[in-house]
Amino acid sequence: MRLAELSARSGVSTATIKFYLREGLLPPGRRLSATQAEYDETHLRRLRLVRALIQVGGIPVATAREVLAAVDDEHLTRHDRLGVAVWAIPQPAPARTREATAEETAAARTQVAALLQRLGWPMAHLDSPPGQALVRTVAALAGLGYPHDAERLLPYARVAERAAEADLDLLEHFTSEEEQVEASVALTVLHEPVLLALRRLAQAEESARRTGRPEDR
Amino acid sequence: MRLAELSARSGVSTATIKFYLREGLLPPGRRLSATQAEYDETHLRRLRLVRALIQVGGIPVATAREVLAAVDDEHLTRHDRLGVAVWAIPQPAPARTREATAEETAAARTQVAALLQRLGWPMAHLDSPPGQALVRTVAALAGLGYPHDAERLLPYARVAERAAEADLDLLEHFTSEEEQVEASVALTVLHEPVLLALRRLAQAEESARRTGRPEDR
DNA sequence: ACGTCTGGATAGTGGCACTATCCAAGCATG
DNA sequence: CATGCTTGGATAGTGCCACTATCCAGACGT
Repeated sequence: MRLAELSARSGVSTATIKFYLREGLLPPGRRLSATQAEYDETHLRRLRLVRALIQVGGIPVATAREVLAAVDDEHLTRHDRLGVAVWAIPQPAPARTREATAEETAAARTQVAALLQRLGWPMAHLDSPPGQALVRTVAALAGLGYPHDAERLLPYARVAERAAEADLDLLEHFTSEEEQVEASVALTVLHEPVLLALRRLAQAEESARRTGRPEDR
Repeated sequence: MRLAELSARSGVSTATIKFYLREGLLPPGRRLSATQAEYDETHLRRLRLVRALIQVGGIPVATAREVLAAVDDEHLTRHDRLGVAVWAIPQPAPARTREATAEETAAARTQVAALLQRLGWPMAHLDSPPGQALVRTVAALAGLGYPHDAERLLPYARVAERAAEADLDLLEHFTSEEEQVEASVALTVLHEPVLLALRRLAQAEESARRTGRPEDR
């Protein structure tokens, strides 16, 4: 198919597709001549994944390129490639300006370490990207007057464990390795809004329950 | 305290504070004279909350203004004010361009309704902001080739229920109503990165467990 | 009284995801 | 084979948005 058809079938404008090609988010099509190129289903799927990462996941173009490169990297083991999304996709980046103080960060690190220990998770997680993100966030929270220790984090960690189980269960429905890797990236990103929306609904529900449900708002 | 001190104690530049004053995110200080104004602890706390919403939560300035106005609104009931964060803070907005088709949205709505029924939650949630966000996200997921029915969503809803319980438990630690309202907004936003970071750690952990832990990456 | 600081107004910056415009080379139709 | 539309590629521009830099006149401090 040509650019125009790729655009029509994906709902992404040709200008944007050209942009993604330029940025290396989408591999170039098969060249038919000096000014013609042909795209196939793999381009369509990749394009959908790109849109998912950028638009739904809100991750920057440069990062998306890295993630996709890792997805395509043949040298990685399956576990590595499944972990790419987890490792490489950035968190919503807590605190850009009022960077937490060194003490806050150190304290946060201690508490996260304590949490890992109580969960029986390897201490190596502490230096992984999501581990660092957690430390930064906990430090930021402390700076804002909401200190969290391992005790307070534990219920959330238990919740996260069950979310991860659900994630992995879903992944197992995909058979081919390609699909699994892609789904791992897509679902890691795309389930975030699902989970957060559900949490807010559950908050409203729980609040109504505890305050005696005053006609539930 | 003066602007400079407010800036020093909050770590936010005077220019940015002026910007927030202009935008109505921060109430003006007590005027001492034509060119002098004084700020107090409430300004400091509000400023921290503003930073939390905008910087950590990534919500737009205009929305932050609405949320804060609702927080300050004396006419709302306690439950309403606690719900402000849940209701008014926008979700990461799925799908800006390739808007889901009408069929996808209708199907998503049906599945979310089925989910609410199975959970025993009021159907009114379907039209609440987080409910709508959920429908949009599920529709977007379907469009990307990851259809979700009530069955698949249920485990995530169970997870969300427990997260909400943890949230409300934490809120009860705050005594004054003011603190509770503010903490409700702050924690709704600030716990999102915590939860997401923990989910990624848990994914890595669960993946290692299922694939036989190859020295855990 | 004089240099510094203050708050307010206005315009500018930087980052980033696109998007509009050109252009020369196909392709398709009469 | 002429002609008009389309294609992919290159380049520069747009729009949004959260700041940020600059001015300015009026306090304030010593």
